[in-house]
Amino acid sequence: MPELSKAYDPAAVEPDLYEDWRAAGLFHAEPDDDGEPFSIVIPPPNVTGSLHVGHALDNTIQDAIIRRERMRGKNAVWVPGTDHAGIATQNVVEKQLAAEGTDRHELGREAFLERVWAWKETSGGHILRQLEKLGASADWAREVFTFDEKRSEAVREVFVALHEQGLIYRGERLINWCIRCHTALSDIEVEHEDEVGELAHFVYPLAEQDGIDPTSAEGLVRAPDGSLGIAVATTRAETMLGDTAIAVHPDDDRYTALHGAEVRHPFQHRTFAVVADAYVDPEFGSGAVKITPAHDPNDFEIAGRHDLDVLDIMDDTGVLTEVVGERFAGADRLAARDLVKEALAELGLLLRVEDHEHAVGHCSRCNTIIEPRLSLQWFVAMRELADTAAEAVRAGRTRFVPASRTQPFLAWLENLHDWCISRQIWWGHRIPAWYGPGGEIRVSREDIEEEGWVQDEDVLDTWFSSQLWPFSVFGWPEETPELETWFPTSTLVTGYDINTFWVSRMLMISLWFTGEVPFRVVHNHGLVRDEHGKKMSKSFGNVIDPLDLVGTYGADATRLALLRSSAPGADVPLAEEWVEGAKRFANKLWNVGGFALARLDGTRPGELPPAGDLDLVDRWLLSRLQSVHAATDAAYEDYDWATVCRTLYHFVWDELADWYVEAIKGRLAGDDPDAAARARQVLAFTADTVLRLLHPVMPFVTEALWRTLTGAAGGAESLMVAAWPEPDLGWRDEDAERDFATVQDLVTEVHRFRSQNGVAPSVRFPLEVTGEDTALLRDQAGLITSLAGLQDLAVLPEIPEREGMSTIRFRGGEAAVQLAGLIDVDAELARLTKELARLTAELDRVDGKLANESFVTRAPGDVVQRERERREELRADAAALRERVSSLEALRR
RNA sequence: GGGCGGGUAGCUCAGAUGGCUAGAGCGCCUCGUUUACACCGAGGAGGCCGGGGGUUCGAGCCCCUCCCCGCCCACCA
Repeated sequence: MPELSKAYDPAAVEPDLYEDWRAAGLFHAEPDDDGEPFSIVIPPPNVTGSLHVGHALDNTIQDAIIRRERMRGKNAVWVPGTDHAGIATQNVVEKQLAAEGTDRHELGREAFLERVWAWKETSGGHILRQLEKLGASADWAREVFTFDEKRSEAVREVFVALHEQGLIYRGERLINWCIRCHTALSDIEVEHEDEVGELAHFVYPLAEQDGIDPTSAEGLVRAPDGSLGIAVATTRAETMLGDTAIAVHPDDDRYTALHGAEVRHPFQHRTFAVVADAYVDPEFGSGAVKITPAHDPNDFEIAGRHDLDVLDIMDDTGVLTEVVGERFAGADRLAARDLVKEALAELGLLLRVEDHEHAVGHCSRCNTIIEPRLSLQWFVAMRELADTAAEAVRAGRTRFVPASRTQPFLAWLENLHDWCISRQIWWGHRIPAWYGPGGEIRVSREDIEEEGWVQDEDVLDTWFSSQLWPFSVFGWPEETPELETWFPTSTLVTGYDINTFWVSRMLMISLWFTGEVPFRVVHNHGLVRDEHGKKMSKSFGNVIDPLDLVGTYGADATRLALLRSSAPGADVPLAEEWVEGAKRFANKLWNVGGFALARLDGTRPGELPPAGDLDLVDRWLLSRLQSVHAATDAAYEDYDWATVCRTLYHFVWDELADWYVEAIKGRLAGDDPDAAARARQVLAFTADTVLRLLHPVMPFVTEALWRTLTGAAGGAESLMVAAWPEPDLGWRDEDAERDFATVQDLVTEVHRFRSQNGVAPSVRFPLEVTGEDTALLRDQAGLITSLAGLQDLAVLPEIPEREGMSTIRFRGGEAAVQLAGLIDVDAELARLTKELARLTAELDRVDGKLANESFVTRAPGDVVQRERERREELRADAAALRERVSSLEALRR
């Protein structure tokens, strides 16, 4: 018998087992392996990333799924890889360059890219190695990278094809510009935060002041300087330097007389007109809106409708250019905001500045305030793609788990704008467009190396390549056996936070190019938060490092803690103490295993004896095991990790350890070899099943125990590839469950009696018992005696009334104990009096209920019956209590 | 501004189709050296199930209403 150390020590077990699995090739799958294909592709973490709790949860779930499917005999593959993460990675290397006192422009494009690649080779992808510590059974031989050669080929194919289909176009549009990253961003790379800003009201004076009747239009205001004009408001005062119109609502009577009127720009030698456009909300502010076509998306659209001038006032670092005039040129946009207000005030045109709460867009990478800016970029037209994806989701070809994520997802698809895919950075897939000497544009699968042709400088949004992931990892556009076997993939596991960034685009592009959904199921788990539901962040100081957890408590405990908090549709709270609790469970399991292994005497899990030969407690355990097994399977199918964990946890701890193991100790040590052998068979069978069911959640401790239990040699003989058990509902036995519940209840009541009367467990005393089923009690007398720590149990048809005896009621009967010398009579009398009062109150309640005619006539029969039984029980309990009281009083005399 | 989750023990959460005495883990209190485990065992205290109204014999669960919290989406200056 191999020795198991006393307390479970994950560090002594986990690394060796992991290497053993790896060496045996158990992580690897081939397309022609046996079994129905099952595949998961990892949401590729940024190559710059290191493992945080979110990754730990996401990958633990994937690992649990893939391990279970592998055990179920599927040809299961989990493809790992990383994302080149354009801006994020470029930022990392740029920071290094800054520390060296240089920058990428000084280095030049080619040298810079070499530098990034070198960084990637030495420091990148570290996160995948960290996943191994968690026990991730990914097929490491299949590791891919969104920017490797094969994936780049897929990217180019998709770009060129979409361009040929007219779905990719180049155009001058208003885009989100990050002045720090010097690049365009897509809409979803902008994060909106509510901030208290300011709303500055000021007046554009009418160009022609003479002869204007101030009462000719209600919308006319007089500025502090006395001039007549139109009041407007803005949160970004500097943008007035690029205003080219004022818009009012067509039906707003206050302004009807002013349609077409010209106002004068106070700082520039130009005038512009008042236009009527239904976009304007007459209720807001003055009802007149200043229009800055080059720096506001709405204004840009209005400009299109009215053919307005578009005046770009800012360079790509957010500094105002000379077009705004000497006074403001060269100022940063935020500094210019104050300068403009000052200047307006000097001219007597500023009306007032008030606080104003509004949403401000920030760069999701560097948190800099985004500037809407007119720019020539590449776009993907999304409408048709989005409709195709929405249709597939509605048809159920891909389903969300939990289903509540479906509606928001579809709603998002409906309101999609075109996707700006070009980025003004260097690290990424370069746009396959070339510009000829005559200004011609060619988009091409092959590099164009003709004289005079230059390639577009920009690269693609990182998500452009990651959207291809579910098929690019398998070698698309080449028709590989992998693609044939494992695409579409089975389940995508991800937080709901990237449904828009990533899930939507995979769906769209996959349907467009392959006609298939990329995955059958999207399992959206929650986001990991601290124990009070607060987001983990460095500034709150509540970040938990999963690698620390693995180091301190082990991978199994870390996994269990994450999964048991992961209920469908809910975020995942996590505290370090909870991982400690999970570790205790691993230890419990280890110790039950240790107990079993020390006593199984070579018994291997196998056939069970016929039910008729088994003891009550055996049949009870097997019946419970089947229920637990079925419930566990159902919870796995529902991706309900909390229920999987809770079900197995309670079975192992409360039923297997606390009752079954205690119950069979006597048989194992006794002199009936057949009785001992039956207990060993049941124990071995149960342990085997539980270890299999628990393996996806806690792979290490289960594997270690299972090998010892079964004598498996490791390597290919591994729990990792053992068969997933099938429940055998033939073992369900309601009689056994009911009968054993009676035994449990009696034992528990005796424990309670001890505890309440200060009778130590070591004090043995004789007990007389009677009940509805005396045969059962007689049959289980030995077991009851040992579990309750009795001296002796006498099963009687009826308990004779004697002085000094106290009654213990339990479900199914009553027991009597001689109190003399056993307990403190006065304390017990006081307690019983209180108890009796409580019982009487409860009895009154039930009596009242049964006296209610409506209840008796309208409630279902079984409910009424139950209340009647309850009343009888309460009456009997009260009678027993009174008996005890009089016994005690007799004792005191 | 629009959607979606939530509010049950000190904390974090379970509580199918309304129906036994509302549960668990952690924390707290008492007791315990029962030969797998003190990373343990036994017992216990602690709940106007967010407020109000309604339906019903009966509501944590269904309906209405209000309050509070969290998240996502959004081009009102």
